[in-house]
This record gives sequence, structure tokens and C-alpha cells, in this order.
Amino acid sequence: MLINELAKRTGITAHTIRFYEKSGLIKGKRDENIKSNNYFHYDEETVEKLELIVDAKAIGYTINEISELIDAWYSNKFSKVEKLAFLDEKLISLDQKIKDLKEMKNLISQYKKDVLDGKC
Amino acid sequence: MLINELAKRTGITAHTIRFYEKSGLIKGKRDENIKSNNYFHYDEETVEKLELIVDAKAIGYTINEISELIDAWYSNKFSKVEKLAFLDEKLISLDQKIKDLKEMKNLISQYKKDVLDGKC
DNA sequence: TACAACCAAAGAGTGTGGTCTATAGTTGTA
DNA sequence: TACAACTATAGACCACACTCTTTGGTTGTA
Repeated sequence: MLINELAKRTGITAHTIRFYEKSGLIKGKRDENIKSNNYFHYDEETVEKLELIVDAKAIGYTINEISELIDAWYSNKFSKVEKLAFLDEKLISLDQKIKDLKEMKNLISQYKKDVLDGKC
Repeated sequence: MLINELAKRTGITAHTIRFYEKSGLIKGKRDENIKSNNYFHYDEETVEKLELIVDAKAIGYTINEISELIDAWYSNKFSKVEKLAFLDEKLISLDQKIKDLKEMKNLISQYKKDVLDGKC
């Protein structure tokens, strides 16, 4: 699959995909049989990764965090134990974020009460 | 209270406080009795606002969103109905964010299972 | 009165995450 | 074979949220 098909399938522009490639989040391969061009070819795993990137960005993960997450999942850079430790860390910080969001909900609910009571 | 005391109390640098002031999030007042200088003076409300800013930033709110939130709470720019509508909107988007975070938790838990099962 | 610590305002610089432009080459269809 | 549509690379540009520097002045303590 070439970059334009990948872009269509994921809804991410070719530009941004190239940016992610440059940032090390994904990796296309050249086809060695084709010498007339230098095009990148992408596989299904890349589609999965881009979907993960979209989700992770939505919750505020940085490119760097996403890169680590992809490594924990797809690469063999880390041992089983290291991968599990990293993923546990992510789960804990997600719980913290959820807690923070709930606190903000309480705060805003309090604001609402005060507005209703004409306190401001 | 002058800027340095405000900085100490909130843990935000004077520089950043001036940046927030320039961005319209907070407003110091000049003391009209003092003509030898042009220093800003801050009240307790500003401390509250800065604490709100810290919390809101932690959950990923932009300066602009925080500015709107402060207006919804402290200013008289908006009617009661407008304030309530705005705050309800914020509550809904917070719920969405919590949902997104929970989805990411599920995803990462699945990754953990796969790592445990030696699937990657 | 020297001087460190403080203050304001303007503007330059930084890092992140894109987004766009320019250039140059390749491919597929009419 | 003309030409639209595709590709890569490099680098410019953007908004955001700071962060730091410069300049010039004020205040409080020894």
C-alpha cells in the first residue's frame, strides 16, 4: 500500500503520515524490485499503528509517549517484564488523569450550583 | 499582594503570571495612591484563578478554554443562562474525555494480555 | 547612599505538533 | 506522448504555551 491509500484508509493526510514517519512512529519499506522509484510501501500493521496514534492523541498523549507505546507493543526492543512494567505505568497515569477529570467535573458542578444560587 | 508574593503562593513564576495577565486570564490593579511606581497588585480571587488555571492545564485545557471558564465563573459578561449552558458543555466534554481515557485503558489492558500470552 | 531585590514592558527564543511550499522525479490513462 | 495524479525530500511557516533577555526604573535594608 502506498501513502495515499494509507491516508485514505486512516483519514490522516499524507503530509502528516510523513511527519509521523519522520518522527519514528511508523516505518514504510521500499520495494527492492522496483528501481525506478523510491516509494514507501505500508502494511496492515501501519494502519493499526495510525489508528492507535489517533486514539492516543485524542487523550493528550505526546508523539514521544505514543512512540514508547508502539515500542512496548510492536517492537522487540524490550523484554516481557519491561513491556508489562511500562504498560502498568500507563494504566496508573490514565487512572490519575481520570481522577483529575472527575475533580474538574466536581469543580464545574460547584460553579453551576453557585450560578444557580446567584452567588456570582 | 505584589507579583512575587503571588508567585510564591501559587508556585507559578512571575514570568508566567505576567504571561497569563497578558493573555487576559487574570487582572492586577494599580494602586492609585502610589505614583512613584506602576506595580500591579493582586487579590485572593487571583490566587483562586491561578489554582484553577493549574488544574485546568493539567487536564489539557488551553489558555483560551481556561479564559472562557474564568469568564463563566467570575465575570458578568454572560447571563445566567449562558453561563449554565457553557458549564454544561464543559461537563459533557469532560465525560467524553473520561470515556476516551477508559477506552485507552481497555486497549492497554488488551496489550498487557497479549504480552502475557506471548503474542508479541 | 550603595546595592540587592524587586517591578513593568517589549520582544526574542524554545519545543511540540503539525501544515504547507517548492522542487524534482514517476506512473497510469487517453 | 501529453498530462493529471502520484511520490520523496527539504525546508519554511504556523499556533500554542511558555521562558528568557533586555531595558529602564523603584524599593528596602546596611
